[in-house]
Amino acid sequence: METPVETTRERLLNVAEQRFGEGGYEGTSLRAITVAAAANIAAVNYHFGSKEALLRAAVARAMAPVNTERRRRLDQLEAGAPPTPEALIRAFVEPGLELVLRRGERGALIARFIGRIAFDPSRRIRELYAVESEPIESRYLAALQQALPQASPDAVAFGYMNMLGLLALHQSQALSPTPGAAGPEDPGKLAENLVTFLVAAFDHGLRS
Amino acid sequence: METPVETTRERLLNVAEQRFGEGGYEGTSLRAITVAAAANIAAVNYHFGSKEALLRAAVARAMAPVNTERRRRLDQLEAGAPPTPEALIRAFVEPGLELVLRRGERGALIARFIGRIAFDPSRRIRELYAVESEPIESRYLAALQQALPQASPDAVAFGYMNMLGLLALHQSQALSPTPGAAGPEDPGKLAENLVTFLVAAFDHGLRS
DNA sequence: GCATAGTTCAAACGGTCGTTTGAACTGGAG
DNA sequence: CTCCAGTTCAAACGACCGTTTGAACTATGC
Repeated sequence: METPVETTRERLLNVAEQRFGEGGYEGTSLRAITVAAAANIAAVNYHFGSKEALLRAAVARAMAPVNTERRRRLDQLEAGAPPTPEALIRAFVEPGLELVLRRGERGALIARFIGRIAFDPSRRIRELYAVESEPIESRYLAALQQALPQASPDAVAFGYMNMLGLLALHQSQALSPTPGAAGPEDPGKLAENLVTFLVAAFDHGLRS
Repeated sequence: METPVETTRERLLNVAEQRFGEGGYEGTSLRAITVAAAANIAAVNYHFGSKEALLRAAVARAMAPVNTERRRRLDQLEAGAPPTPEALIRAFVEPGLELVLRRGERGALIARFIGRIAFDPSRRIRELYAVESEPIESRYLAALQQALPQASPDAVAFGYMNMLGLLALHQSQALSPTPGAAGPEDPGKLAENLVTFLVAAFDHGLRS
């Protein structure tokens, strides 16, 4: 088996998603990233063009498998009988938590990165996340509206935003009881708890 | 009536909570704050000691009325019959949204400031918020546990963290449909929707 | 008037930021 | 070997960062 040598570009992306996930965009310097990636500072601008372009590339790469899995699940659900709210919530939450948290240390880094960027203080950064998940969003909203015909469009959108927000907060581990002390917390259990929480809120907590 | 001249110290706090709420801690420079406050840069270190101390003072000032109102409501609830989950959720959410959003433009700035700091990328900044709300937290957890005897302590804590997170996201306006375009959105309605959403999740979505 | 404590000021401190430059190195094609 | 596109490198760019300094101003008590 061939040794999979990481290119400078890949190392930069790996370290970027780790550091940006820890300190946020403004709180992380290119020098800290390039040192950890054993790369020259100029490599960032050579391979990506700017700090923000590096972030954009890292967001796109981290979100790709999540979005692919969400699309796959939506396709599958749309092929059968009209899905329940629970099925739709699972199709949204589980790819964000399981698919990424089940991959050990590295998956947790990616999840935290995504969760942090989604609610970065800067709107421009948040929009980098938004454009990645926008194509999926309308499909979810439409499917949720069908599954919850008694809820108004505003109520469905409200529930969706809450789901998105709670998922991001759990991904970023900002809601963990004690940040590193309480142990890794079985990600499967977290996903189940979050789904149960959201299903109850969607089923009984959306105003008509 | 005497003209209420704002002191340099007050102007710094006012501008700080506005700018920190817009750009986050790392994304806001002391020079931007002092220019907007028509103060000298050295004034920050003279009145507060450092940038972080300025933030700490702004957090304490912004949280004070919210915490006071929460304490008042908790006292009131503990004086009567055992409160319902809904009463407790209202006692937590409404001071964070109404008390602050009902005060017009300025109140919205304060709410956004609190919401942003609560989930800042930097843990040290987040802890500035945590220490302010810590004394209240244990009282809420105990009362919620009493109101939801069938739920495990872990489940109650999980629900509480979700409530805190959703409130912060709505305070920071990060969940608003379109950030400034969709209009001010009646804060009273937002509070009602959020309470309904959370009550349903607490009543039907916490694992035993 | 004068001293004094409190406050503001312009200016500079050393350091770090993202970005750019131009030369040096690399490995395969001709 | 020569050439050349692709990549890496040390070094520097101007700008901005949080913080500090010491003098100047202000208002009050004597």
